[in-house]
Amino acid sequence: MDVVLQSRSSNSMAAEPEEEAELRRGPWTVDEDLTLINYIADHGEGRWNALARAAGLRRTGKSCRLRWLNYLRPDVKRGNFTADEQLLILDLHSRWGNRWSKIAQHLPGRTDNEIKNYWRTRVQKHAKQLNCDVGSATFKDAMRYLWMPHLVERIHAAAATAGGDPTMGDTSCASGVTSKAATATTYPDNNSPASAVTTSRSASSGSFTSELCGEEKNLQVHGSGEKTTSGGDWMQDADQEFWAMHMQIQPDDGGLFHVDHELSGWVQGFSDVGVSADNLWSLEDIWKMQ
DNA sequence: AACTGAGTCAACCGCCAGAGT
DNA sequence: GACTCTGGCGGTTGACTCAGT
Repeated sequence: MDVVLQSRSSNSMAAEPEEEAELRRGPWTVDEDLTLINYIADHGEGRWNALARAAGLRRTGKSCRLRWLNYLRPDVKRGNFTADEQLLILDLHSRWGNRWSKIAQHLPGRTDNEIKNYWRTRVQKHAKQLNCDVGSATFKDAMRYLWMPHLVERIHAAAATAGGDPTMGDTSCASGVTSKAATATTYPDNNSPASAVTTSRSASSGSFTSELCGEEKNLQVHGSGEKTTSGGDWMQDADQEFWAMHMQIQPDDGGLFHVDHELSGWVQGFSDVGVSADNLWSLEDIWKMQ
């Protein structure tokens, strides 16, 4: 499993050839994780190459940084994306495209890597199911008129049933979803190993704001109390049903979807607030309709 | 039970920008 | 200005899991 790098790296971060030959690649071990966590707890992060050497890790600085940011950070949130997170990703991606780090800045506890993976594996899958390109107007139409309203519905339904407990916004985080790879490292409590060292793993509030909208809207959804039921499957039952239903819908010749079911009210709502298919949809449009 | 294909995601790679010399 | 070093970013890969056969 553990691979020893054999003079492979060629980038500028490479160390001396003698040292390079000892650099490790591949999945991190528990020992390496703990070493990195402990070192950062004592000395802080940054200066990754120096950090890697000082900590005695036979890893590149880049590798240490990535491991820390994407996995070991105490505030990193794991598990399924909540409906409100999905909604925000769709919205922000429509504005910024593949600016994953920028998008991640607006989803506390989520990493750019995670969002990127979500987009590539899940969103693009839906585009494929709809026989259109993820960047096409057709798919944007589908997201705007079908998916995003669906997510908003779910958010409100969850809020209604959860009774508005704002602390419940992060059920996916606490659910201990199995991270299958967790990359050769298994932790008894299913938490980030950082919790073993840093005592205060602050549960993020599950609240985020979209300051892009004209007026800042707090998108905290009171208890998107969805339960991540089946051990790690990213798509909740409601989503499964939703996509099973809409995969049957095909755009007309003009690439437009005809919505003739319960979501048609949403579409009417869009026109009521002056949103046309020519405009880029946004969360603001969605929330205007509330 | 064995095999296979699809889905997932951690980790790596190449490129680039900014800071320092 | 040229060069080196470092960190950050987006794209890609490959190991792994799991459902279906």
